[in-house]
Parts: sequence; structure tokens; C-alpha cells
Amino acid sequence: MNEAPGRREPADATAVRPPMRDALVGAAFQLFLERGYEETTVDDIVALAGVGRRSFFRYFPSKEDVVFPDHERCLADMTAFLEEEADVQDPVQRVCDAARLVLRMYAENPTFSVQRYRLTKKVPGLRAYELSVVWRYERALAEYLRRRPAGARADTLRADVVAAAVVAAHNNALRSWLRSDGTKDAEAAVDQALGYVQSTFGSAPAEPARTEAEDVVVVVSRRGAPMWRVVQEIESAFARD
Amino acid sequence: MNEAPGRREPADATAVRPPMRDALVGAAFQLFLERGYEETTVDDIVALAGVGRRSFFRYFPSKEDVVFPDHERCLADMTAFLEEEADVQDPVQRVCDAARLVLRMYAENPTFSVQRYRLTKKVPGLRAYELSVVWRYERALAEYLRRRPAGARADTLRADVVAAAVVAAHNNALRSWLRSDGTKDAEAAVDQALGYVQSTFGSAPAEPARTEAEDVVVVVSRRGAPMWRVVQEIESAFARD
DNA sequence: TGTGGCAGGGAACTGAGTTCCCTGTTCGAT
DNA sequence: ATCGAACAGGGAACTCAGTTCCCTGCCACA
Repeated sequence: MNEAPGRREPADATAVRPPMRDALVGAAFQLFLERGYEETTVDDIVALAGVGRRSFFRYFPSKEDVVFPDHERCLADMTAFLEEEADVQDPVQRVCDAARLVLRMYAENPTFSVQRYRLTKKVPGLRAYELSVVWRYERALAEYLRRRPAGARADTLRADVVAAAVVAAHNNALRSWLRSDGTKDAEAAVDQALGYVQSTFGSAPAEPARTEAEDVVVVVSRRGAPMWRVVQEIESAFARD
Repeated sequence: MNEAPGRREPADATAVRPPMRDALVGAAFQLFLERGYEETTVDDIVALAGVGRRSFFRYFPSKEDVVFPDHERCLADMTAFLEEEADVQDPVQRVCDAARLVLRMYAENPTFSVQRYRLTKKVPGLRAYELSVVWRYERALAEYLRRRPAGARADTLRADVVAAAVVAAHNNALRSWLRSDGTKDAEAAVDQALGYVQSTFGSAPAEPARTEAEDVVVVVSRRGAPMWRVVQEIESAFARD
């Protein structure tokens, strides 16, 4: 099956990235698209890529992993982003920016992302895999928020809810962009979606209305809102500067 | 392994439920707990239950399903609850009540739920399965909210975010209850968690507001702030629901 | 007295993932 | 230069989940 045994790639420009990994991803997607995910076996993939079956599982712990080849790196980027020491005035803002990293990864490769989206929509196993990836993103955001108490209370509840809201908003925008086959503006969609979350949970206004009036604070409480919540809003509003 | 071949259960009080299914769940959990999930094969389970391997997959489409034997029924209950025609004044309230159905299922069988929690915490495959179940609950809630525009805007974004927030709050309370080995009050924990979500997104008060605060409006403005800016803040605050 | 479902059982197969071991290459220490 | 460790890759064989096909015995109903 090897068309030339003992071959070595002649030091291409992109030689730093393992070429075999990319070859496997390419072969896999070619077969997935023309034949379907479940109708393609790992043996088919390695045969097309011209490598051994064992090598596939060296690069990808499971068949599903070949569909999401860059999520692991993106997750590492996100945790690094959340751990770097920056003076953060609004943790919710920070978490929204972390979510934008994920969108950026998708937007880097629109056609690939759209193809993958079509696959994950059809195959339940891939959907489950994607859910577990999203869950890890959400956990990273929630852990960050637990370390940095946002409004006043530092409980885990608010952290979990905000993280879930950020992820849901991000995914809403992402899916809408994917459904448009990558034609719409992804950044704008996710900005609008995350703006909604920030206006709900953030301590700074989403659209800051950078007019000169920064010292206006308005708190409107819904009928019967508990008093601690009103106080919290006032405190966090004053804390904005 | 058959203690009496060809036996037929003598019409117990609980005979309506297929007895073989319960026997499989019992055998499975016995082995999972004493030996671990991944160290237990389906053949081990059917050998202990004294049935054929084929019968296992008749009742459970996969090995993972035996760990969550009642989620399918609970999901059906939830969709039925969301479809029944009741005059709903606050859809967020309704969705929170739907989430309480799930907690009730867990609370019906505390020891079983705690055992399962320990399993899912350890085994990544089970965690992934649970995520896909939770995702289906979340989708059911979001679809309901999309059909019933809550505040003013009927877009999908708010529906997705609220559904995610409800699920996150529910899971936060549920996990805290499970970590307490089922000793704490599950209902109280989930009430408090969902109350937070309702106070954020709902149109009706979460805790009926024993304070006298009806329509609390606090305006803090520095002397000389332009009036249009104050009005703008009030309008955007009102637009939040 | 068939006879047609139907619950259950069992053998055999596919395919994912793992284990064990082999081969060749590279690179560093002596 | 030579040896050897480390390592990338290959391949056979194994385990186990899940499926397919077909068999058996039982009950209901005509």
C-alpha cells in the first residue's frame, strides 16, 4: 500500500506540524463526506492515507477525535487566556472574550467548519462528542468565574449560570453562522449574542455608549425582586469605575 | 447460573414493569459498584442476571443506557408537561417547573442516584452520555421558549440562554445534593437555584417579595448628567425583560 | 389442532480500540 | 566512527460492544 517505502517529505514549509496528522484528517473527511461517517471504517481511512492502522490511534485517541482535530489546542488556548494575569474589571467580559477564541477557531477555516457542522448534525455519536468538548469549555469558564467573584457573591451558582449563558449565546451565534454556510459575519453575530449576556450579567454595559456621561447609574428592579439583588446591582454599578 | 430455568414471576405487585429489565439494571449496578464500569463486560452482566446476551440489547440499546434506565421516560414526561395546555403567565416559571420534574426523578431514588453520580464522575464515557441526555432536556426547554416569546423579543437567542441557565442552575443544585449523599434537602436547593434564574429572566417574582418593594427604581445620577442619558439608561433597563 | 405471533437465546460477524512486538531512523555519548 | 537509546511507524492478534440471522418454546386465537 505504500507507494514508495521509506519516503521522507522534503522539508516543506509547513513541516513543523506533523504531516501525517493532516493527511489522516484529509483522508478521513474525504471519505466521511462522500460515504458518511459511520460507513467509513478506520481501516478505510488509513488505507487512503497510506499509513498503518496503529498510527491513526497514535494521533487520535478515537475515531471521533479526527473530526475535531484542533479543539484540544483551542481549549488549551482558552485556559491560558483565562490564567494570564491581566487587570480585569469585568470577569463576565473576560469570559465572553474567552468564548470569542472558540469562534475565531471556527472562523479560521469556514469550509472545514461547515462540513463538520453538517456531519455532527447527522451523526449522534459526533454530537455527543461535541457536547463533551463544549462541556469542557463551559467548565473552564465556570472555574474562572468561581475564582473571581463577579457581582458581590462568590457562590458557584452564579458562576455556573453565567458560564452556561455565555456558552449558549456563543453557540447560538455560531450555529446561525454555520447554517449560513459561513457567509454571514460571524464576529458580528457573536458580538450581538454575547452582548445580550453581558447586558444581563455583566457589571459593565455591553454597548458602553461612549458618550461623555459615564456617571449615570440606573437600576430598575422587577416587581418583587429581592432587596439583596437591588443592593447588589447598586454596588456593582458603583464599582464600575 | 440459572437458579431455576423457565421460571415465571408469580404476578408480583410490580409485575407490570418488565422484570427482566430491572434484573439487568440490578445486576449491572452490582458489578459496576464492586468492580467498576469499564471492568465489567456485558457478558458479565447477562451471566449474573441469568439471561442471554441478546436480551440485554433488546432492553438497552447500549451498555451506557443501563446506567440511566429512567431518563427516557423522564424526558417524555417533560415534553408532555410542556405541551399540555395550561394558562401560563410566565414561561420561565413553566420551564423551571419542568426542570423540577428531573430533580424529582433523582430524588425518588436517592441511593441509586448517588451511586450513579459516583459512577458518572469517574467514567468519561458515562459523563459524555449524561451530557447528551442533559442536552436533550435543554433542547426541550429551549424549543418551548421559542414557541412562547417570553418578555418582548421572541428570538431564539433568549430562549437558548434561558434554557441553558435553567439547566445550569438545576444541575448546580442537583450536584450539590448528590455530593451530600442525598442528605440535604434537594427541593430547597433547586428552589433557591431556580429562584436566581427567575429573578434574572422571569417576568414574575421568584420569591413573592415579602418586602414592600413593588417596581423598585433606583436612579443615581451625578448632578448635571444629561437627561437624555438618564432616559436612555431607564429604557435599556426596562428592555431587559 | 394447527398456526402465527412474540419473548428470549445463541452463534457468528463487524469494527473500534488495545497490546505486544517488530523494523528502521536519528541523534547523542563515548 | 560505533554503539545504543529513543522514537516514529507498522502489523498481527486480541477484547469487547453492538448487530445480524436464525432457532426455540410459549401463548393466544381461530
